[in-house]
Amino acid sequence: MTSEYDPKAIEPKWERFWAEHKFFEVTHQSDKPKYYVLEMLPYPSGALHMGHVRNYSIGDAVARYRWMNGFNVLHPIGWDSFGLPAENAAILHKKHPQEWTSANIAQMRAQCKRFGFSYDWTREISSCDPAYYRWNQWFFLQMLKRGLAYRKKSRVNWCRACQTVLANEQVVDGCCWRHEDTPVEQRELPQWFLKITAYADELLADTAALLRGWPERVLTMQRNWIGKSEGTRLKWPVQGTDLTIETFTTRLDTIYGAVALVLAPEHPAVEQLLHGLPGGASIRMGVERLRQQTIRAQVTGGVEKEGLFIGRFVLNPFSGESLPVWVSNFVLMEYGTGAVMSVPAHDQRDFEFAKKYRLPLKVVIQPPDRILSAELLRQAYTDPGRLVNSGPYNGLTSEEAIAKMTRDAAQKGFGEATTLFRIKDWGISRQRYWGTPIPVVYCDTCGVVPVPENQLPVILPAKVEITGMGESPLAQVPEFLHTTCPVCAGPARRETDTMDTFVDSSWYFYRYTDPHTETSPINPEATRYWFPIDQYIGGIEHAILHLIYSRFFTKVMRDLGLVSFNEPVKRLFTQGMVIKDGAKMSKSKGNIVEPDDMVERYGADTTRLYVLFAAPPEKDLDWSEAGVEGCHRFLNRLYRIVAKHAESLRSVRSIGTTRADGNPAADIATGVNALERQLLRKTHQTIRRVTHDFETRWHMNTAIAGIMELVNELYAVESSEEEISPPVLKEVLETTALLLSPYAPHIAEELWEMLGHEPGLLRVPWPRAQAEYAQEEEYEIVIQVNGRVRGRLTVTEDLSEDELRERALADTRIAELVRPGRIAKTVVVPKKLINIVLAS
RNA sequence: GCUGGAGUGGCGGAACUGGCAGACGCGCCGGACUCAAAAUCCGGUGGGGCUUACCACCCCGUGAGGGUUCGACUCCCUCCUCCAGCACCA
Repeated sequence: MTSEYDPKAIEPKWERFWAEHKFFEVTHQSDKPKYYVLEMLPYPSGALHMGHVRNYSIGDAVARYRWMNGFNVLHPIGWDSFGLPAENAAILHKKHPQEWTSANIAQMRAQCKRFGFSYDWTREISSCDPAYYRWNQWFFLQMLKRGLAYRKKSRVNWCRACQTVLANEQVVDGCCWRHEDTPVEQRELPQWFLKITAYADELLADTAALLRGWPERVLTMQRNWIGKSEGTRLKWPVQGTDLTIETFTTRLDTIYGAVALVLAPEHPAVEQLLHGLPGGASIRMGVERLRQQTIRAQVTGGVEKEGLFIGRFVLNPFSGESLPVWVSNFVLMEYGTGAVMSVPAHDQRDFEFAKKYRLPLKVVIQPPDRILSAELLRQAYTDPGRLVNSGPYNGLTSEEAIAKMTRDAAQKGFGEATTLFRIKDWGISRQRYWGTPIPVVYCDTCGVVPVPENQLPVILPAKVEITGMGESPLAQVPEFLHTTCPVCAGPARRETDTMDTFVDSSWYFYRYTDPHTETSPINPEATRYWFPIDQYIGGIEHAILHLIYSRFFTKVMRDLGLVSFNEPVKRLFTQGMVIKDGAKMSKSKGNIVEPDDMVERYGADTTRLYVLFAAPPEKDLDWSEAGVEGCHRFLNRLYRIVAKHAESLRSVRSIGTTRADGNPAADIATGVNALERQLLRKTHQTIRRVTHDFETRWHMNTAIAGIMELVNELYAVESSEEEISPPVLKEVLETTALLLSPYAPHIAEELWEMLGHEPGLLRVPWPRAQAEYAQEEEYEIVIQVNGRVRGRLTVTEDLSEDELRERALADTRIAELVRPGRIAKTVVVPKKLINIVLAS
């Protein structure tokens, strides 16, 4: 044993120890309460970055804390190993994606082990493993059987840089989520979709009902994303034709104020409406121009509202009034029916449109507190009110009118109540190689034929040329492409698209409960034991995509009879980003701090401690090298003081006040002196503080600050020249090691051993704070006069208000300020302060 | 524009339920140790004033302004700034 802290020697030693003793391996056959803590599946991009380290350090602290509190802890890790970067790397380095991916996984696995994260490595999974992705295919087939997977030709988002289709969720500000400067284009392609909309209502409802342990902001984002709105679908007959146009509105009460019907430029009815109309050709050109604008607007966001009248009229089904039909770039084909009624007096967009094109304004809703007139309106009145100028509905409130008018419309057959969602079905087809093959074949005779389950997995062929251009590389592999039809045995072609990798990560956490099951995607018994996930930890960037897809998958699995609950994740924690020099760490900004460098220079414990200490985990963390050194100094300081006493304390038995099964007879009043009492008090207070933090809000920065205070106290005692009895000193030192162990496990294990204990802290019970020891013996009472601090008072017990006032007035300064008889009242906060309020 | 979050020393941050603003760490200043330096240990460190005096005492101070309260970083109102998400959703 040296007296200098040497993480390079200590850390690998304990990592070997943990591995040799299978410390992190668990089974579901256990009498202990279970705890499933999960960090988000990483993409094996090459090496861990600080965001990973932060994520895993938080999760590891929680896992270790639960272990020490007697839980059977499932803490797994794996790899989200399909995806585009592997193909790009393949093109760049002329290396097979598999090779590149495997090398990255090997490196990142070694890094995780070097950080001492408590993963059960026997459960490691990798989504590019056929043993894993066969179940993606299996899920797809189940969904296909139930109509939850379907194929349709659709306008899709296409990224020129990725050469593939993007889900709506992958479009950020009109650009690709990966290529922020590449505008997304629209193309028509046949695509496979998963019917997430079938669960839209339930996904929405459960955000309120079942996700109490989720951050409010994530729930809000999901609710907005699902975007439910209840309204009415209406049919408008087109004059002079037998066509009708459908609109959707949430404000049926305003329909007597409609002055026009406005269509999206892409609306399929436009062509029919123009048919045989004089001047149709020039209108057609105008519409085409608007259509181009709409596409551009989706890319750049926001253009001026523009429109044109296309020479047709519709009849308002309620009033029978004839209204002009317009086409405008502000109406979206993707939402609702692609057509809206325009009510300028009561909708701001319609108001602006009407002002520009001099359409009339008709006020049909009056607010409770004033009278609106069309001439004086400066903006639309969009709140509810009472109906006017609305025929038989005059006098009704908006709410009453919507109900009654919807009923009437349904009765007369020109409308019905409709619930609309913003969320779209999930397009999962990708024209890429490195993903799960979609298990269907196309037969000229039989059409689209699912691959039979007993032929799974459809293996991704190893030999393939990846150019990054054109259609899926799989189409260039004849051995893969050409197959026989499972139904008629005739020649058939395989689907050459692969699945969105978000499919892989939608259910991976089930696989961890038994990754070796071969007959089913999940082991029901193990799933029953481990689920739900008690704590999920990851970045806010997955608030919508991954977390909503995962919830969808669980609901599908429930309906397949695989699980018996509705939501997979009980509590979710979203960590902040790691920032340096004011920006997120990234290669392009050149502000990356490599975890390996930090381990090399300071050790894993210092790095872990720093990422937890520098900021509360949910907030962004500003990287500071000086801060890392501070943490390193702290560990050194702790190591030194333990090393100094270790030899003499090895065979000493600690006083036992922190052990639940310890020595309760240790007498605080007589057995220990004042200094020892003070030290024990700080120790118990620190246990209480750290424990409370783990149980509530995870502000690990302050918990660690508490441990630092305890160590500072030890040093203060050290320099006081007074003797601390060995059993007390030992208890304080070993408690410090235990409290630190979730954050900095290697050094904690080393200190524990130096103090003469059997190693293996995960098996040591978490220390227990006892109120009698944590209790302060005296209190400093703040004396305020009119709310300002004017003095202090030290008391040893809870005094009554009168006694306290008397003691306060005994202070000469206070007596000076407080003339007799001027006291209006006194306010007392027990054990804290007294405020003497003077009459003015 | 809407929704959510934030704004506190030179810096990261603390103050949990309305009760001493600035814990802990960094940085800085001073001292000890040393031939010297590093490391380490000890002390100081929001701003201003008063004072022979860092014994004390007084004033100001948590983005700005107002309010509630004996008392406000904390609650309420108005506004400003920053971050994130959504954004012509009918």
